[in-house]
Amino acid sequence: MRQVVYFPFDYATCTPIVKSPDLTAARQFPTIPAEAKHKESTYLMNTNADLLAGLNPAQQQAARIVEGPVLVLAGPGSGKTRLLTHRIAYLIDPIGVPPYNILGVTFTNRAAREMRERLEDLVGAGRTATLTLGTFHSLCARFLRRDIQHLGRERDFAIYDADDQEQVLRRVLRELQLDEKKYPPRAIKGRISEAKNELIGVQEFARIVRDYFDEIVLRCYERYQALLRESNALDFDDLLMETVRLFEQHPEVLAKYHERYHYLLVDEYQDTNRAQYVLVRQLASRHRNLFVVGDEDQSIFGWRGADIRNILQFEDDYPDARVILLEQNYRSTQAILDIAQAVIQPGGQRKRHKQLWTENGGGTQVTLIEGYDQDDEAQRVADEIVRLMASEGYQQRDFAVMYRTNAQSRAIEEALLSRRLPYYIVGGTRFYERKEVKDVLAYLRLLANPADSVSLERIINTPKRGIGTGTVAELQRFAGGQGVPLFTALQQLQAGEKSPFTERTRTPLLRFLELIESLAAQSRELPLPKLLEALLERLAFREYLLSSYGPDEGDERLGNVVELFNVAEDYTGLEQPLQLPAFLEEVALVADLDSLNQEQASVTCITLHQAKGLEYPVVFIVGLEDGILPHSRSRDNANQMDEERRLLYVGVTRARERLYLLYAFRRSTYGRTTTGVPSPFLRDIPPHLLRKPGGRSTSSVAAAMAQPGISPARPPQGSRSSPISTGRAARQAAGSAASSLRYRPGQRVQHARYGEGIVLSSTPMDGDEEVVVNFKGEGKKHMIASLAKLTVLD
DNA sequence: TCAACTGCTCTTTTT
DNA sequence: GAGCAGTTGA
Repeated sequence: MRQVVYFPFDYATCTPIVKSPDLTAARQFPTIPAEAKHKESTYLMNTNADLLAGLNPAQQQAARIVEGPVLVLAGPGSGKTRLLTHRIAYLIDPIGVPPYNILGVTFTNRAAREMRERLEDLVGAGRTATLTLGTFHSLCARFLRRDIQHLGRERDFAIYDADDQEQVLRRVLRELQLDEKKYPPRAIKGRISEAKNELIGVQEFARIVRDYFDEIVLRCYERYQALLRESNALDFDDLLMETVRLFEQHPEVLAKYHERYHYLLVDEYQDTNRAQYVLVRQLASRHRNLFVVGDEDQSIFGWRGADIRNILQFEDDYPDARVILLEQNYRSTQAILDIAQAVIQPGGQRKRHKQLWTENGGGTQVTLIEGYDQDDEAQRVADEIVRLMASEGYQQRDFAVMYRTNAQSRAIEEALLSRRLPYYIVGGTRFYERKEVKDVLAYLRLLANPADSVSLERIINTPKRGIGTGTVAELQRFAGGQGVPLFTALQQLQAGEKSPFTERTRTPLLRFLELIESLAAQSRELPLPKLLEALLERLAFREYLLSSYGPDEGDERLGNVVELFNVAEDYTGLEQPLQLPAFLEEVALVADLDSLNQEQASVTCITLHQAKGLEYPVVFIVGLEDGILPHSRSRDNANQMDEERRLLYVGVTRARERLYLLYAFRRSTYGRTTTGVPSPFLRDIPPHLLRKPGGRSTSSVAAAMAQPGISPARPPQGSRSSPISTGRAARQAAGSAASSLRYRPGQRVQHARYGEGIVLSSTPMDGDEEVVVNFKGEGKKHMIASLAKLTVLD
């Protein structure tokens, strides 16, 4: 009987799709009883004890404030999300805010999802109203879908991600005859993005040009915007900037949202940038029921425009704001909080020094470990996980390994694999960024929006159909000359207009056009999964992948594409014409597939940035070296150094019970090996707060490997082959010990994907080994020993 | 046009 | 060490 509103929206009517049999009940929800509102204008006395029962007095006080601006400054682990969730429940329930009147903004889609789930549990049957919950970007996309025509644009715009943006900029550079080497598209993109985050459009940018590079950027920016418009596309930053513009230029549109949303809640307010700040101001301007929660000590997104002043100056912007401090920490032990304080204390830019405290007791001392190199460091982590599981009863899901850069995950992965610990990597090479996935999506995007020239260019010769780079360049000139999208140019070609193409190049172009047109016709009729199926069939995509990448990799890539079906299935509940656009929007804005791939019983590997807002019983932070954390690019900028410090603080405060800090004596970053210097942040921690494992206190394996402490570590002795798996041992041996083969014909082996098989042959190859295995039901596979994760069964 | 080859750069962090 | 743009030869 519960009623909960999920994404996606129905774009035509802009109403949420309620996955519940009974929408009427939600719609007829009572409005705020007038007398209740006037009796007590800010606090409502008749609280529902159940709804606020889980909160402490300070949280309860915050949750109950019904009107006016509220700033909650909350330390880590103080129950921010909990507070937000209970407050929403409270607004919905005892006060009886009617449907559609609450707008909650979170920082990630994951946070929104989690909050929705918690709300489901919290609010009982028949009492649930609807609310809108999402990230700034997803909300803006929704607003724009509805009203962007006021800005003279089409509704079915595409959303361009970083990759697409760079493609557009490449084309711009080519057109302007600028050297890509001298003006890297990334850098230009960064500058444009920076400007957009501060709501600086092309016109305004012209006025703030500060150097020669900006001059170039200005020229690119102008052309870039024109191309986006021609392609009927918006980039991420446009979503925010255009929404602000829409509200500014069309107060009647904004008024509509004022009507709809009486209560605005923003999580992680310290991470808002200028555009988001203005957006919040616009949306809250009428009712002023703005409730923001944040922690300046956890501001870690300055590099993408987050402006810490938004939170520091909240009271200036809203002089009547109530400010509530949440300092009690419910998450961590005192031992962990001591470390957190030590790390954050020396940082600058802090207005209020929150004093974290907990009733959780002392807890286990935080451990500092030096590994010999990144592999040893990772192995220590894996060993410790195994030890804690055996001796302390932890489960795999209790552990998280956190690092500064995604690249560091690799060593961790290998170590976990060698211990047969299931893990999952958050982010990393994102699913939607894989080439084969992007290719398929490009087709779908083109079907939804034929003006999308970036997508067209991406797939015009994928799979190969005889349209080379020369022809594509010619097509671009042809289209560019008339200022039309590539697709339109193709149509003109078909209509027989005179063009620079020879018969030989013209034929494949027209065949491509016919392909797209016939698929487009199907896209208007078929439900999404069927469309996907037809598309793959028509392209012979399976055969294409298998022939381009071989049976192993081809199969894996095909698996990724098949994964898309799972996502597509979710949209079959929508009316047919909405399925494709809704799907594409989710793909663009919900960058992760966590919910799909996350295995419950797995160790989590995650960047420090992504870890914000999460918590784990046991946390390992690896790579605490100067140049990694803090990152070398931040070294000469005090603000950035502060941000790195806060990043570590965020990581430390994710831990509930146990925390491990690790660094490596040497580390190789793409080829070159360098000696690691422990992070300067470690020096800020009083030594007595840290335990350095000696002798028996760590796992026997780790203890045998290297001496603890700061003394120069010794390289691991010999190969550390575990009886469980040969994967890692194989790789180690490949580097050091020579030649003797690790697999013999007749051996039974296990592979993650193919299952069980018999080794047919094994031959040495470049210090590695090529193994041929016959898998049951899968047949013969050739694999490279160090890459194929093979486990010997007997 | 395309496959094979070579030499170069690249890594923060995310919606 | 990898992925990619640019070059070469078929």
